[in-house]
Formats: sequence, structure tokens, C-alpha cells
Amino acid sequence: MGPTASGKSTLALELADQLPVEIISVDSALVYRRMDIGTAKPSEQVLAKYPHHLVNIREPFETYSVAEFRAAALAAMADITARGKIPLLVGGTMLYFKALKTGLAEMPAADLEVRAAIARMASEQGWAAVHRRLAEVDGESAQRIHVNDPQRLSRALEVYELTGRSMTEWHAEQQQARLPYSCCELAIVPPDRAALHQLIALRFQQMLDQGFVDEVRDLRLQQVLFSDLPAMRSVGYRQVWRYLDGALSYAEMVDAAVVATRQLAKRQYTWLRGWTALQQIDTPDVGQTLKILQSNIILD
RNA sequence: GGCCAGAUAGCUCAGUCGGUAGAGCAAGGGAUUGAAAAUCCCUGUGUCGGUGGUUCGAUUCCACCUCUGGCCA
Repeated sequence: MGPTASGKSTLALELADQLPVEIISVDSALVYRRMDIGTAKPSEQVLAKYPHHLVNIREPFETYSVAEFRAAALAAMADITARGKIPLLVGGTMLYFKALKTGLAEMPAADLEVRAAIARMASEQGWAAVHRRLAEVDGESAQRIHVNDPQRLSRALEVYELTGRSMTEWHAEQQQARLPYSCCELAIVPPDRAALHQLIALRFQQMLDQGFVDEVRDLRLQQVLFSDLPAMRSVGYRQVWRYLDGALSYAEMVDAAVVATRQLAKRQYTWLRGWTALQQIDTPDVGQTLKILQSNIILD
């Protein structure tokens, strides 16, 4: 684990050179095909040499979810271990790691029709009305979820509409998932935030040099995409989209994208600070990482 | 060189009829259960350009200076 631009991918490849591992990507953006430059996806050559699971498995107009990730990751882990290898989970989508570690309640998947109905209610009566409605059917969730958080309000009400039971009830029933593996939970946590910020700006400039704007332009030409698709809301893609719409100048786009990346990194730090049983390293150092893995008896 | 406008938070700017100031953005902290690179919540930020004057009291009024922009020469 680790914040964006901390060197996770490179470290993973170096580990793969020395250990019998297969990489499973834990990343909500790498799942999308044709979103390569802006997601800092490993090159085709690298992907060919080092098999990556859960990369390039969706079209940009499709959705993905933490539940789909969890199921696919568990399947990949079973497959990899059955072949006598070690799964190496690498990525920065902390909710996915969390779901893998502690499981998910057995609630139904998203339902587009119900979501549309809730969105209609919100546009007609406001999100405060949705919040009041949620309070009627699931007081605990209504208390937990802020009135201004449309995404969570919508989901909580959606679960009730779909099942007639509150999200709170579903959560209460959830059983602790135990992964049938011994795990080493390791994060790269760069101690110098300012240095990481510099790296983030540098990396975005490199993405632009590699033709990131053209990548987004081509996506818009080739597929029917909307700015509110999850894929197009990703860091960088959202800002380039607005630039191509003429809503931002080039300089504004660059600035906004770098800012959004910094803010992503900050949220990742927050996840990591609260992570229990976390091994931490300052830099993506292979030697140090191998030592930590050995002392955790992961390796024989 | 002259005239005009400006100088206030990291940035863009508002404001104080004279009682030492506040928005947005940035930043920092937090939340996070099928959209999570998402979506939210909380919190500061300060020699109010410098020096003098008037005043009980000046960031606010006055003078000079410095810098920036515009116009004129």
C-alpha cells in the first residue's frame, strides 16, 4: 500500500524479480482499458513480462465496485496459491484493501433504476428530503451520514428500497471475514510530504509529455462517455476533460490535476495512519522490504 | 519623467464611516461497506508594503518612500 507516486509499482516489480509472486492490482482506475497514461499503468511490455491481475478488465463506460474487486481478488489469490505462488497485492485504493481484510455486508449491488429515482427525488426536493426519508427507515445511518454527502445518502436509501431492510441491519449481520492466508501488510509512507508533492507535479508533467491529453481526447472520440462516469471522474481525467470542454485553460488544468492528486495522496495517508498491524517503510527499498517479509515468516 | 490605479492569508480578492480583519481556492486533520483516483466533515492561516504625521487609538485619514500595473511623454 502507499500514497500515489510513492513508488509502489516499481517496488512490486523488483520483488517479482526475486520472489515467486504474482501481482494483483488493488486500484480502482487501473481496471480500465485505454486509460493508460493518466493512471500511470505499467507498460504493455511490463504487463507481458510480469502478469498483473485485475488490470484492463473494464471499459471506461463501465462501472466497477469494491464488491467486484473483493470477489475477483479472492479468486485470483486462490488461483495463484494453488499454483504454488504468492499473491502480491499492490495498489492505493485503500477501501479495496479494507474490504479484502474485513469483508463486506451481503447487501445487493447498485441498482441504476433505484439510484435514478433517488436522484430525481433529490433534484425535486433536495438532498435534505432524502436525508429525512432515510431517517425514517434507518435512523442510525441517517445520523452517521452527513446531509451533504449525496453518494452515501443515496446508497443507504437504495439498500433499504431494494431489500426492505436498513443498511444498519445488514451491517449488524455481517460476519468478520478472515482471509485464509497469513498476510504481511506493508505500506510505503513517504515522511516528507513536500517532497511527494514535488514528485506528483513532476509525474503529471511527464504524463502530459507522454500524450495524456490526446489519450483523453481519443477516449471521447471513440466511445460514448460522460463526465460523471466513475472512470472519467478519476484524478487527471476529470481535469483534462474540463480542459477539452474549454472550461479550464491549459495552465488551470495542470494546476487542478496536480492539486487533485495531492488531495488523493492526503486521503491515502489518512487511511494508512489508522491502519492496524501496518509495517511501514519510508522509501520503496527492496532490501528492506525483503527483510520485513522474512521476519513476518511469509517466506520460507 | 508626469498622471492614474493598486500593495491585506500560500494564491485571488473583499473589508474596516478610525477600535489590529474574512471569503473562495490552496494547505492540514478526520470520516470512509457495491461510484472510493469517489463522496463528504472539521480547522487555522496575517509585521493589513515601509517610514513618519494627525489621533486616546491608524491596516483604515495625511505626507513621503518602495514596488507592481496602466495611460501619457
